[in-house]
Amino acid sequence: MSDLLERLRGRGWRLTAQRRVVAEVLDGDHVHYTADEVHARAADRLPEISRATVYNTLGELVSLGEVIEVSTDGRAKRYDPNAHHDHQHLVCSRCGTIRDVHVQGDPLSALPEPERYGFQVSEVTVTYRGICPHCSDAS
Amino acid sequence: MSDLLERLRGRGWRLTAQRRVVAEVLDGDHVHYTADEVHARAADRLPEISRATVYNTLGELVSLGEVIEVSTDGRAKRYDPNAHHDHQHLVCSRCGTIRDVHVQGDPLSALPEPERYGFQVSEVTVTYRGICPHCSDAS
DNA sequence: ATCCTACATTGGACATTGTCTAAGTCACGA
DNA sequence: TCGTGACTTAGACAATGTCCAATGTAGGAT
Repeated sequence: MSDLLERLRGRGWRLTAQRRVVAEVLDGDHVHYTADEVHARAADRLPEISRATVYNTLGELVSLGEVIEVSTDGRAKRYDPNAHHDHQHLVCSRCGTIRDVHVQGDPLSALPEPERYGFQVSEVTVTYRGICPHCSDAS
Repeated sequence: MSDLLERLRGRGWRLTAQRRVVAEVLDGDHVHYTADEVHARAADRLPEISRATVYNTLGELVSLGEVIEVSTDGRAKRYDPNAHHDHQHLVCSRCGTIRDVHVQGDPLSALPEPERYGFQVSEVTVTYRGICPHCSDAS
C-alpha cells in the first residue's frame, strides 16, 4: 500500500499532513485498529490531529475501496488496509485480535438461488472464531 | 421456542413478567430486533419495563445459548431467537433487515489447516449482503 | 396463607463510539 | 504569490450500551 497516497492524489485528493499520517498508521502493522486506536497512533506523530479528521479520513478510504470496515463484535469498528486481496477473518473470541485468512472456493456459491429470497446478493463475509495460541497458552 | 420458559425455569430462572414479555417478543416475528426494538415491543404489553431489564434479559438469554447476538454493521446488535438451528444471515445493505438462510456444506471445512495459525477454531459465521426486494423496488 | 430473602427491576447517571456544524486553515492550480 | 474551495478543528450532540443504589417481588420455607 506504499503507493496509496499516489492513487489517492490521482483521484483528486488533497494531500494533507493529517491524511498522510492516517494512511501511514494503517500501512504499518498488520493488526486492524479501531478508529480511536488509529487516532492515538496518528497523534503520536501529529499531536493536534482531531478525532473528526480521523473518522472522516477512514470513511473516505472505505468509500474509495482502499480499506475495509470490519465490525466483529458490535463494539468499535476496525479498519483493514488489506482491501486488495480477497480474504476473510479469524477472530480470537478472548482477546479480539483479527488475522486475515484465505479460504478455498467461493463462499458466495454456497448460497443456493432459492435461499436468496429475491435479494441481489453482492458480497459475503466469513468470520471464523476461536482461541488464538497466545490466549490458549495463558488459560 | 414455546417451551423456552420451561427450559429457563429448569435452569433456576425466576419467572418474572418482564422476562416473559421479552421472551414472547423474541418468539413472535421472524425478524431480528435490536435491543431498543425489543424494548419498544415489550413496552406495548408492559409499559413500565425498563431498558436496563431488556438489556439484562437479552444478555442472559445469550449466555444461556437460547438467543444469538448478531452485529452486522457496527450499529445496534440484533437478537436472533433461532439459536437451535444452524443457519447464516442475509442482510440488506440498505435497510439493515436480516433473513435467516441455509447454506450448502460446512463453511468450517473451507478453512484449511495451515490457514488456522494455531487457533482452535470453533465457530464460523457467514453473512451475505445485498439489496432486498423491497429496497430494490423503492430505489 | 404468610413471611423472608436473595434475586430481579427500575431510573438515571455515565461510558463509548460515532456524527455534525460553524469557523478557521491550508493545498495547490492559475 | 494569491485566491478559493476543500480540509481540519473543537466541541456539542446522538445512538447504543453499562452500571449502580434503591426498591420490588418470586417462590421456597414455615
